[in-house]
Amino acid sequence: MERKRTDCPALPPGWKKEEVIRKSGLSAGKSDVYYYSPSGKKFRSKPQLSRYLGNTVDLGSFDFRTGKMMPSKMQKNKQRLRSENLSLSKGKPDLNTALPIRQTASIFKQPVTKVVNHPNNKVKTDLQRASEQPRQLFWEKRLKGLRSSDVSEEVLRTMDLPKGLQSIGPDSSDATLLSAIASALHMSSAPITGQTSSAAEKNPAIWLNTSQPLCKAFTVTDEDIREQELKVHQARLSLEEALMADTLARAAESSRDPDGRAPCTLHT
DNA sequence: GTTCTCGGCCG
DNA sequence: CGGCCGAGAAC
Repeated sequence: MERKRTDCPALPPGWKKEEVIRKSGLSAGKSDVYYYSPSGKKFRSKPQLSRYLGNTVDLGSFDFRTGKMMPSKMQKNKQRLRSENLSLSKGKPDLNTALPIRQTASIFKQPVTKVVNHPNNKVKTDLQRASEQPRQLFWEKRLKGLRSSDVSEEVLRTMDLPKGLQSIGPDSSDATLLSAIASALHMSSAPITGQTSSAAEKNPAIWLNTSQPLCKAFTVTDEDIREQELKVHQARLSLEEALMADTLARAAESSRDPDGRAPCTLHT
């Protein structure tokens, strides 16, 4: 039979693709496509494949039937259902919500040439840099379209950025800039200054400092700080108010309904 | 038990 | 119409 497994260049080394023609029944003539991992595990759909590969390969433009990357298929970011995310939470990380990683760094074993030394080389002494992970230049682009939402899946109002912040690079929307800065603050304990080299504005593809978000260098003024302090103060007041209201509500509830159940809790 | 195969649902 | 997966058939 037509049972040959062919190499699939769009996937990491060792992955095979197989196409089986249906030979009877109402759907005779139709074909099914399967993939085999290097270890021999069979995969019969794209969701199954991406569940297994997790973040190691970006299957966004991968066409399961042909086995090729189809750049035209730049599909919109589908908003996943919360229930799906919950069921994913104890498996591989969710493709859409995990922060982007370098796509070319495959976890799969591949032959490499190790160069231990070269007469003309100076040994790098900058250990700080050596311990950093490589990053894609404009990886923040992949944050586009991600939104925070509350338990009822209402999209939360986004934050307003101060006037002084201007983005750099191929995507200059405020939403992406906000995500980029938030991620920078989240992932690094170093100060976030923006791109300090003015060359980065002219040609970010060359001069970008990848440890800083895609925005022009900015300065934080005393007024910015005062404004922020005010916001924090107000947030604390409303939190205090909410906690007080909650305490009162619970007190009223338990006096009226002594056998009331404990509220549901999430287990992870 | 596992693997193969086609039906059929659903988007 | 095609992707995806359930489930019966085959082994």
